[in-house]
Amino acid sequence: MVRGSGGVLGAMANRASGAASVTSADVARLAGVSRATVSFVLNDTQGHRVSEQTRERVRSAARQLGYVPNAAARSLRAGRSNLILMPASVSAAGRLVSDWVDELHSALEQRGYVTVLHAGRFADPVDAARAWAELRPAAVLALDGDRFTTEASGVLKRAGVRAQLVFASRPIAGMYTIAFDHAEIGAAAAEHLVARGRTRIGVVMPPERGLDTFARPRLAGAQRVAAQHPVTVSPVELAYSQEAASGLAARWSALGLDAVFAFNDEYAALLMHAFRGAGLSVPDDVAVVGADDLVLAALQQPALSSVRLELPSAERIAGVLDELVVEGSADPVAGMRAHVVHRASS
Amino acid sequence: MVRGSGGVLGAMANRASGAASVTSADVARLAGVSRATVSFVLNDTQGHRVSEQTRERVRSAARQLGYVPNAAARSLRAGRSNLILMPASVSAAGRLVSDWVDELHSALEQRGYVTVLHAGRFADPVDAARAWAELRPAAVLALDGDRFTTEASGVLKRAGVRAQLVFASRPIAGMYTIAFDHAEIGAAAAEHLVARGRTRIGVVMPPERGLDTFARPRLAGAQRVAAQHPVTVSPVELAYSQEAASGLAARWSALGLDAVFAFNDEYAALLMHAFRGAGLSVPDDVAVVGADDLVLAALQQPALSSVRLELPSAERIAGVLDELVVEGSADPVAGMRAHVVHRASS
DNA sequence: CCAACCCGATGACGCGTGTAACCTGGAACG
DNA sequence: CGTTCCAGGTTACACGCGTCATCGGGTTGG
Repeated sequence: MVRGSGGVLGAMANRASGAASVTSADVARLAGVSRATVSFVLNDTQGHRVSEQTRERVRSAARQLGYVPNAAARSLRAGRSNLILMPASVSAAGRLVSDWVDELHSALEQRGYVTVLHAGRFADPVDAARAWAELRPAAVLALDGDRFTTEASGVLKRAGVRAQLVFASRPIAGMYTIAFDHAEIGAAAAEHLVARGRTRIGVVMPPERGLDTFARPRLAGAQRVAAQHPVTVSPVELAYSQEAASGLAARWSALGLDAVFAFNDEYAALLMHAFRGAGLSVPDDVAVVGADDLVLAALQQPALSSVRLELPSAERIAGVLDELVVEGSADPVAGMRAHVVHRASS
Repeated sequence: MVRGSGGVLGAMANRASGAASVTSADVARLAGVSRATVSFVLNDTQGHRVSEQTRERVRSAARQLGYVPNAAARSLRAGRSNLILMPASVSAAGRLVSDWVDELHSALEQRGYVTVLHAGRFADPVDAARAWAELRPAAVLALDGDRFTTEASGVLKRAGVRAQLVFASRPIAGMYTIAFDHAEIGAAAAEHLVARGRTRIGVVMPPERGLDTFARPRLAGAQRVAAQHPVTVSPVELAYSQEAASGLAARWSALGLDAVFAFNDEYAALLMHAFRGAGLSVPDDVAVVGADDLVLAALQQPALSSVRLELPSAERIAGVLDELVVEGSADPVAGMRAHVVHRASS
């Protein structure tokens, strides 16, 4: 039962013959004034007198032609852009973060910035920085700041990028850094499991592209906690598919683990389902902890314990970014906090 | 148990005194050649002889200064940009679509384009088009094309945007349209439920910002099917929270429905959990169908039937986009298909 | 010995803006 | 009447880049 014609609605040439862009010179010509006057009127430039009658002629001409200023030319002339670049993959970070990013977009828009996501895949951070630098953004805001280097920062700075704000586990020279240590997430999960009496903890490591940036420090955080207690922490690879999950569940008992931190809630849900299929009981045979505390977590059976992240408010971050761009520096901001929401799975 | 210092790692002024951007003139000066030569070397311009020795001097100077070309100046001069703009909210569309978007990013990058996501919130499509037009992208690609108008398209065209590709349920004048009718999703779900013998179908309508664009046509598609059979279809509001879900489940029997199309898999999972809490049996008391066919769907108990979307390959779309930009027109492309993956919940 | 040619490199222009500096005609003022 | 002043404009320039037209000078050909 396949619905949808799969058909084609329309394919048409949409390039007019002389489809050149409308410029302010066109507006000036139509309004019968100079280009400078057009600029003064449309930008409401202070300190320049233009009669109301002329203003209206200009505005009407602009409307009639559908004039929109060229951001490239404007930034070129101004020497700075109002672009804020967020290098980020859309989906990798999970729903919690994407919602936060949406909020940030709105907050920055209100301050006159145009936020832009760019999800290039670069092995070398310096290559990445070069690609971003070409756009000459006013600021760069990176969520996975731990992939950054001082050299990459230098590339951006030399390209005239005025502010660099990264979320990272350690300060990076030349960048305004906000504490966002994924190790804390792993540590919170591990501490919780230790407090619940578990001693042999597995930590899920997803092999999916881009996730190791988050997974490795989470493992390290758990290991740091393990070093202070008589418990073991070991990495366990798990791809996001049912086959991988049931495979892992089948050989679970051989691993000799009594708890698992499952990277995030989605992997946790996947794994709990596989455990059930393999006849393992949660939390009796194995305790499970997720992360992100999505709605999904509370829906699991048993309900899933999860590490909840408290991100700084998007509004606050937008303010900092603005201050960095305008003044060159900004007050410190409290970073991320992580704590476990305890439910039946652990 | 709160982990994370919430502390501050570093806040520093990162603006050097004369932090102007490095230009090709700087490179020329250092290499002891003209700016034209720098351009020829760095762009490998054909038809111009430059001695290998000079080439190396230029490249070395560029490397030493950390020179990165200014994309704005380049597009200004070239009269066209290599920017492809995707107006899209990051999270709204769900994981299936975000993964697809990531693929598309890569495919376009290989063709030399820089893809950029812009998630502005505009009530008026013409305002939105104006904001996008300022960036003078080579192309605009919109997933929720049904919000578009011919007038908005005109704004973009007058700004010199060479290609406009939208996914929409109906052709839009001036745009290359690919069939992506959310009505087909609702219709597929409804047909499936009718075939399974259900007669009183509810359709979940999420009140969340931005989702009504998808929800309304899905409802309409279901209603279209209902008109051809002795069944009823009625909208049911459900916010994405446990409270809303259990509230709905509590008054479910009063609604007199024997099936529900739950907008997508996440809403379906939420609702199934609430049904269970209210003592309702799935599928005996009520059949449930989701959409997107995420991994999540198969994990539900009972396993969730789901409408699977087959999107055109990202690679193919990238090809079409390139052709539209370069040639002004492109061959038609088959649109989205939808079919139900049947599992235990229906 | 001059013309023809090619190699290697440069000067100058314009893309679309914003703005500092300048211009003009009329009114106010001494 | 000469000067000053102001409202209401305009002219000219620079931002960083790609590229067309040009040029000096060495080699080759007639």
